[in-house]
Amino acid sequence: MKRGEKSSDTWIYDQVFGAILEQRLRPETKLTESELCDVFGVSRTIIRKVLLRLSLDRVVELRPNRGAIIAAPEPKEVREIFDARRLLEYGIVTEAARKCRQVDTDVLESMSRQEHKCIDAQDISGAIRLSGDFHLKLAEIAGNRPLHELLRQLVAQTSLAIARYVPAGQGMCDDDDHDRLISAIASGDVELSRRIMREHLSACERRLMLETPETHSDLRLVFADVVAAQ
Amino acid sequence: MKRGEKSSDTWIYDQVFGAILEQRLRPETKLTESELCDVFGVSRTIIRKVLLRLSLDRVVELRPNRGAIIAAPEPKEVREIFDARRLLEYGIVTEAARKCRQVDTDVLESMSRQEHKCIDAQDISGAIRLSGDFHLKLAEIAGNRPLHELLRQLVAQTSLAIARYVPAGQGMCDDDDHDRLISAIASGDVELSRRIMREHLSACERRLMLETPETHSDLRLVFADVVAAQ
DNA sequence: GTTATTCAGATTGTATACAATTATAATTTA
DNA sequence: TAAATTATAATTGTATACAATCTGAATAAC
Repeated sequence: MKRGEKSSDTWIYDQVFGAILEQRLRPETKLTESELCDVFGVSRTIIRKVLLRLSLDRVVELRPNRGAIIAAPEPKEVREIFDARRLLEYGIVTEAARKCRQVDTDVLESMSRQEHKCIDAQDISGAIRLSGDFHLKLAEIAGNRPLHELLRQLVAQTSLAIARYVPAGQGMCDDDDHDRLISAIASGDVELSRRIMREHLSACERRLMLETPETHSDLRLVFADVVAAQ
Repeated sequence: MKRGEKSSDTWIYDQVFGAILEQRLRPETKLTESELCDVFGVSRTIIRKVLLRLSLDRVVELRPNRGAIIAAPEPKEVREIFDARRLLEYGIVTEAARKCRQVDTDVLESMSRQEHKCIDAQDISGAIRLSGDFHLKLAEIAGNRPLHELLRQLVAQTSLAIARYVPAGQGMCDDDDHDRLISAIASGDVELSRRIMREHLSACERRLMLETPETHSDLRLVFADVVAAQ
């Protein structure tokens, strides 16, 4: 145990999970057990527990006998992530619009302000993290643990999808969907809240270049002209 | 590694998870690490990995320094489980009704027949397991991995809820909701499929006695008359 | 010169040893 | 006798040792 009541493995888990959310750890980064041991000053027992938890969140891929890497979701998986989010957050926003109190609205507005600040300051890591926190706050207001927990995983997976399929530096959410969502929820307009959420997620998905990259390029195709010239 | 390609920890995980689904392991059963080591013939390293996975599925509770027990969901949690299932399976049945092919219908009908057989034979374990498998087959047809995975956890948690809140021997699903669901899905009637699913889950939830049991009875209250007579 | 093969180093998988904690039994004390 | 205290056993938490597997370079074969 250490760092204020939390068990060391939970603390390390939070650190790695946070680094993924902020895209400081990018898809396919190798996570060598002994390196993590050095970084966090614990034995492999602890690190392996953390890696197992992260792999069950599908933000880390555990390849038998070949170690762990940060997950790199395929286009098909990314579409499933967004389909799942549309369904989940449809339900979450419905409940949130019904249950939202003044204190909740205040927190949401404060989070949105912070997010705008990050965007203005070009702090992309911070903006992505706060955007995720915003969606998770809605899940908290809705008050359903299983849905909240799945959304937590999907938000992190979304961060990996953005890292993989959005050209570096390009903004993701420069519009003010979140603010419009807050007013719809605060006014208890369920239908409007649903519509904004649905459109917000779809807009986010459209920004991803899911068609182009093709995981590993076919070298023969890439250098077809070179080959032809010889 | 052993038992046909699967790693030993995955095999053991499946065994315990299956026993929970079939209610051979009931809520609050203590899972001592060394006992599980003896049963499955592996070291504590493997058993601890299995227990961690089960705890993340919320079918096992890991109490720090005090060992693992089979989870015993509180009434509030059970309501959240059913709320989550209604949302998830609303989306799943929608997709299933759109995508369902003849082969899928055949499998669903075969599963339903098997389930009826179990019910007739008073095989409650088998019936509960097959009922869960039926719902998971729909998730498979819908083809969304995150939703499928969460439903897998929720189905197991539902099994624990039934074990805790339904008087022993009482049937849960003696009606033929599943058969009506199959025809609605096979005919591609999305609206009807949704309605049947929603009503099916609510009927299931109503069978649970979520008000009465009060986890641990207050002995003073239970024997109030005896105390008064003295 | 290119492809196979072999071997050393590094990394992961599992078992076990030891420390820390909790639960139970025995003992003491009022 | 009942409650409190101590001691002992059992159980969990963490680190480490060793085995199995993989990676990559050097060597050998073609």
